[in-house]
Amino acid sequence: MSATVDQRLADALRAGGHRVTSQRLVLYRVLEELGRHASAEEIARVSAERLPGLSLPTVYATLELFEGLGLLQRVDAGGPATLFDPRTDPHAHFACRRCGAVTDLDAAVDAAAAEAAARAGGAEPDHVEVVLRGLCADCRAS
Amino acid sequence: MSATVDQRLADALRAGGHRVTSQRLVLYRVLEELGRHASAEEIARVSAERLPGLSLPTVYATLELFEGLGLLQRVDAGGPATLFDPRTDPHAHFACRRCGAVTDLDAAVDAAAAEAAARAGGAEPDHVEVVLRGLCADCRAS
DNA sequence: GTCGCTGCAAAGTATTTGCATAGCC
DNA sequence: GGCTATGCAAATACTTTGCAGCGAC
Repeated sequence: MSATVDQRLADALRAGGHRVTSQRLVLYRVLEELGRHASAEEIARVSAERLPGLSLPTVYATLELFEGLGLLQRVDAGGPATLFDPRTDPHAHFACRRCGAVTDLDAAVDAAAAEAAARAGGAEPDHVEVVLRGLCADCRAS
Repeated sequence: MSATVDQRLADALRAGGHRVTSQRLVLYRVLEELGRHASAEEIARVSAERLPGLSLPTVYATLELFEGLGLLQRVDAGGPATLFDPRTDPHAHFACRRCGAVTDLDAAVDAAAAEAAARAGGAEPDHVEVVLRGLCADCRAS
């Protein structure tokens, strides 16, 4: 269980020529256990409970590293803070204009035309981010 | 030409019970003339050439107002600054991971499944934002 | 004349950077 | 032991807020 999670991270790090540190192991475990998008500050807070002294700059550096290794996806849902999502399968997000809550949407979005348009322009897209905006159920009720 | 642009804004403002001010007229004209997404700071800089003294807080407040009136769309492409896009027709964006450049993609994206998923959860989406990430043509070359 | 809008100044927050130290390999 | 990663501190950048005066209606 945890051993396999650690192993997966260690393999990914070594494959990229990076070192395996306790900070990275803890951060990766926290991401896996959260199972959902979270802000850097939230991830740092939870992780610091297990590894006191863990600093925010390290969290940012590590999350950026993980993103480069394809272990997580950055989600810019419009709120003040960038979110980091351990789900790497294609899925959309819904962000509430009022309360800012961000939820997963388990639905695929066909962005083939957009990808083709990007490639036609000489670019090489590697990820599609889809964010729907509007009012969430709670905010509609109130 | 400009008269019609001004008229369109005045109508939209009055319809919402808002006042028509020179700041709002200038900002709206600048957005229309730019015809593409721009950061608040860029919009402020161009606008201040025509209306010296225009302040950044006013720019932010006005852009937020315009967004509420449906005159522009906010684009969170992942860069440090939020972008504001006068194009309100559905279109996707491409953001370069390396240089941060954001370009328009004239391609429709079918988000019907995601919208249905959001509605199934009780939410009411009113806008879909699609951002592709990867390397732009220039950054691939270098 | 009223009330909303603007400008100024300042604060708040998210994120990045520089550098010395610690620890993985 | 070399070289990377971390922690600390500070800096930077974007955006928001409070308040007093101006101006649209």
